[in-house]
Amino acid sequence: MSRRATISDVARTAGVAASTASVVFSGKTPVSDETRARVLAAAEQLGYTGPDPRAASLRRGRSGIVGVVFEEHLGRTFQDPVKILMMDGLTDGVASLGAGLLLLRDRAESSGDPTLTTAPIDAAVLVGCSGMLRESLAAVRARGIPVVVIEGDAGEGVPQIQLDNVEAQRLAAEHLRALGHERVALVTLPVRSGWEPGWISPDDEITVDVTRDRLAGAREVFPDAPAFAAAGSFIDEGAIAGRAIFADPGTRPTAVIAQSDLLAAGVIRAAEEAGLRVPEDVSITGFDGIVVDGLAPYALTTLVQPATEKGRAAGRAVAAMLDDRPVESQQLESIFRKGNTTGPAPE
Amino acid sequence: MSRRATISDVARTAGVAASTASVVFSGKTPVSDETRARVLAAAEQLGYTGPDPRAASLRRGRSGIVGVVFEEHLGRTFQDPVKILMMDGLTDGVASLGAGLLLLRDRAESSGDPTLTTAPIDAAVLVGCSGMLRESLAAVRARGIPVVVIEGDAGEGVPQIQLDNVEAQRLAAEHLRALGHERVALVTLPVRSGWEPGWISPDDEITVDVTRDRLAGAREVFPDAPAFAAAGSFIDEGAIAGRAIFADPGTRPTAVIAQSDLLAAGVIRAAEEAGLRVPEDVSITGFDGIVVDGLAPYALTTLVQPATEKGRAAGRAVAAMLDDRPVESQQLESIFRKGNTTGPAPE
DNA sequence: TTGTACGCGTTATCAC
DNA sequence: GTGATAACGCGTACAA
Repeated sequence: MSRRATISDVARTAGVAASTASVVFSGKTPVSDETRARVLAAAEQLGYTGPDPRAASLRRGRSGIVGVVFEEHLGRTFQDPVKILMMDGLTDGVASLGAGLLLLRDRAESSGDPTLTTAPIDAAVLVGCSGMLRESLAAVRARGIPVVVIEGDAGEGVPQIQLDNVEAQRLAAEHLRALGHERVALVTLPVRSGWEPGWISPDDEITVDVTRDRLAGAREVFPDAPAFAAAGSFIDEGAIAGRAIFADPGTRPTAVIAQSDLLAAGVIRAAEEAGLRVPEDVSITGFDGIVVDGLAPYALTTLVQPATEKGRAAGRAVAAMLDDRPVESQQLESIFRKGNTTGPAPE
Repeated sequence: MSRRATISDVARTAGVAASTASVVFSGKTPVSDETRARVLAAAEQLGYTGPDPRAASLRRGRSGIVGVVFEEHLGRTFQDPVKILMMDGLTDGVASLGAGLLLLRDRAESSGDPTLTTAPIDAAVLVGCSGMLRESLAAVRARGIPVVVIEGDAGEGVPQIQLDNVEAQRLAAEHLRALGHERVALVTLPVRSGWEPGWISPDDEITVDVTRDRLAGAREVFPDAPAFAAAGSFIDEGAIAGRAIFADPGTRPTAVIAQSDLLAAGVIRAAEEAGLRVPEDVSITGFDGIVVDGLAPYALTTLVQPATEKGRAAGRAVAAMLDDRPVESQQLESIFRKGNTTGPAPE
């Protein structure tokens, strides 16, 4: 055999028209059992395993592929448990649409790299709020491809999947206030990309939406709470922040609001190092509601965000856009969950 | 405008033949500067952003997409830091080939789900050793698509990317023996899928290759070492194993060989709980060489496996196969790294 | 350097 | 229920 069998080879062998053979595989039109059997037999005999997806996608104008664009190395992206869950949901979401996910990076590594403009995608999902976001958006809109943005500010009529960061974080802060806490410190996500760990000063411009919004929520309740911004959402970074916060016994807060569960885990570690008991001496809240491996027996008081649902919602939005149905931006809600890391303020 | 501009629209507007316009975009043939400018101008004017990838891939017989097949939910897969690194390398590897990665699941969720047989992929990479592996292989070979298997037993002439698990783990064991350790316990990865934490008995059949091989390596040095198999590569699971191992002061080992860094981190935690100092009272080795978030100040003695390189190697293998070059299976080597979690046997 | 002609493998449409 | 036809949009010999 020199080349792979095509549907017309199969049709010829089966003694039917190519279009009939096609229908046997697509099932779009009723076919007599006998014809079907003959076609299937011919296919079997010729080693034909079904329509060539490339040709099919040209003809139908759909490839069944949705591009997901990340702003960074996959390794970095997938270190974030929330993003992983989101991807999981997204996989589900687009699967129900009969599509798969194509991983794309927004900075074209080598030339010839598949990109938003060269990949055979039916739609795109942009994740995170990178500097490239606008360029990615432009590329994708130039192609006339539906696009959804998750956790990023897309502006102008692009459907977005967002979270109620401000309100959610405010809830956590109120929980602490209700427990009598007054001296509260904040541990935030990075202020901008490339940020080094350190206290946030009033003139630092916060360019990361999530950081800014959660910070704003906490400050609605504790306007003067000092904030230490970590370099990323990791336990070790949380520990660094925690050490800074607990360094001076004189100014020690009675509660710490961390902007992620991993950061909170690190703060707990730092508290232990400083000889502080959680929650007796210091209360700590997280954000995300993920399972932090190795944190037991602590169960974080945290805000459970619907991470998987974010992905699924994006998938649904994409599906709708491909059906020419109108799609609106969506804001998902986090749920407050009391764990054992918060308690009444000491004294 | 009703439909998107095609290359012939552009050509017509520019007053050249379609093939000339095509060449302007592909760059395969020299074009006069003036013609190029005209074509580009026409494209700009018509909002043409380049050749339709679907049509192009039909024509060239290549889609520029490599499928990666996982055996489980993405979320589960990406909980494994090693797999993440591997994906990172794979992304690089196929990028240098000008391809992107399409995420595929091997159990077709809903019908209409993109699968190995219906996705427009040029090649496939199978990850892990699932029960579906053989079926996935069959599907992909029926299509005549190049395939590479990472960390799985594919048999019969399929290029594989493997690790020197036996030898590497033997090295770690010898390191401990050289330090004078004689009572050693092993903490392994699951014996089979769905495994519950517990001691391995001689008649347990070990169906997971990695587990079996690393166990064999350790037993070459410590033939009688008891082995506790965890339910997965997690810190919490390692802690469970560690508690079991340190439970009886009378039979306490002086060293523990864990089959992953995360497990080792858990064992360390358990040791601390039991009041044991690491490495003074008990030495602990890991496997993988990843950064375990939250483990500081410990630096594991471990085997650094070239996780990223595994992916890259797979990418290269795929590239070679697409070029019709012969490809052989590959075994990558782990490197022993001494950290601060192993020391001389006590007394 | 540019244009002509053809086919890549399918599938939607419509007539039978 | 089946078949003929015509694109889908492009790339590439080959000739000019």
